[in-house]
Amino acid sequence: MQLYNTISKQKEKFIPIEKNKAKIYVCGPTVYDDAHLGHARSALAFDLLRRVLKADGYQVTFVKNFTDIDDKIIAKMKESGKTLDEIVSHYIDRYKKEMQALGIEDADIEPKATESIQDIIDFIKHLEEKGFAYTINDGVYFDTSKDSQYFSLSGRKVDESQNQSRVEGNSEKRDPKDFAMWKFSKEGEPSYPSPWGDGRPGWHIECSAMIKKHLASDGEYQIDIHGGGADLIFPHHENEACQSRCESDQKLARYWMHNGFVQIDGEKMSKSLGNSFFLKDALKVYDGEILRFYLLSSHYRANFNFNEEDLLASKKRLDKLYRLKKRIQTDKGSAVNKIFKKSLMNALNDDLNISQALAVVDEMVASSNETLDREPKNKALKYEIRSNISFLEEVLAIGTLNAYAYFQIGISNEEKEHIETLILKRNDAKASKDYEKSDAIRDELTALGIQIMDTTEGTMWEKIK
RNA sequence: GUAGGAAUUGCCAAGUGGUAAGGCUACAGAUUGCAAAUCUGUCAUCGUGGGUUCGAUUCCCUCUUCCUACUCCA
Repeated sequence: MQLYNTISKQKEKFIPIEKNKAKIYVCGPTVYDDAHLGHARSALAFDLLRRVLKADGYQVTFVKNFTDIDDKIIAKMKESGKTLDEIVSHYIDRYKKEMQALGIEDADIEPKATESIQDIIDFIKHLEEKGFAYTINDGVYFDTSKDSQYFSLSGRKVDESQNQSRVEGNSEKRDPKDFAMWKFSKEGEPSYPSPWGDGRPGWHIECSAMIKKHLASDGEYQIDIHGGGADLIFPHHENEACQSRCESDQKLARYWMHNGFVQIDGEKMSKSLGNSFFLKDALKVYDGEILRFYLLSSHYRANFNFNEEDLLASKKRLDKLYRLKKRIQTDKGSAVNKIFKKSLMNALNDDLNISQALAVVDEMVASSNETLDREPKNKALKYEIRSNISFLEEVLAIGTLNAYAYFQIGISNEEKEHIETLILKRNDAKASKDYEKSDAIRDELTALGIQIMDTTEGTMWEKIK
């Protein structure tokens, strides 16, 4: 497995801390609002990584946190009058359900910041003892000047007078780069007792503390892979790496992976631009697997420009896989075709080269159809195809639906009956060579948004779109 | 402003120092009563201008355009 490492800015061979094991930590969402397409893309990228590593035989421990205490959540409390717990549990629940709809498995461990307060406090205490922390009027800060390797992740220049567009920070900070590890609470805000005063943890410290608590190995590196969105490189991951290195004398992660952004019409999604695209809205219109396939179809590091036209083109590609699945009419498998499997895994093991992997899938579909055209009764072939598709279900989580149901998404049972009645009538008309009538029925079906196809296995129908 | 990243056919999107995967669309053919589905075939010289090289889309420099970070953010 080759992975692109943000630190070295190149692909590197994946060498785990412990043989055949992979420890992965991914920054999850701050749960103050519904998940948008960007959250989906990030979750999808690392879900793919996890699946590929598993297929490679690694025993994967996958951790994804929920940031459940934060300024934005507090703002939401004030705005909505709801309690912290109400807000947080609502959005966590939604997040997990929506991600499951995309075929994303829950993480093995899903730590929350509020469940790790003592670990966070201990972590800060230790840093304070080692001389990396100082306390001012509004919180406990990390002194970045004490860390000679600060900026080693993001590659920023240390001497850069990076105060160009600085929002006025706390003037008591020793250096603008310094960041809060513990923030003292104001009147009416949720707070936790600490040696420094009541307050809440800073954003960066929670990840460091939770990694230490749930994943860390001894030795040079605590974990194998740390992932998240590209916007987290600085300052979030820089600060995490810095804290962990100073607290433990270990490096946090050997490989840092960052996914690209989802853009809408070429622009970053953001609330201020008013172009946020919530996953829940997308899921109302499109099936989760169709969205998964689309969002997964370009490389995880590239930016992704979301639009409906491309989504429909992408769906057509997935349709072909499902037509093949429908065509073989069996759930019995034999063994995955070796060349297919090898080509697919070679592509995915090259820093998750999904484009190449999907080209391999396309080729499998086309050649399977071609052979089936010639040998429609070849059972062994059908079993192999079924196994190939099962492998895709496992590694890419595509092709998982019932092939008939896939083409009937959004059709009610009543409509289904009606459609099938019409098809029977048409077949009768066809049998008596009354083509005028059969074509009229076909037009009627088309008007209903149904496309029919006469195959050797009988007349099939699909919902158009 | 500073720092990263990107520019590939009508659209999406891989990739490589030796003349560019795959998908969608389009066109032609096979198949079909006609369609649809399926199969077969056709369709690019890689943003601009230089340089290095026997040879560059691929390496270096200029320019242009776009994205991101520096401010909460996947």
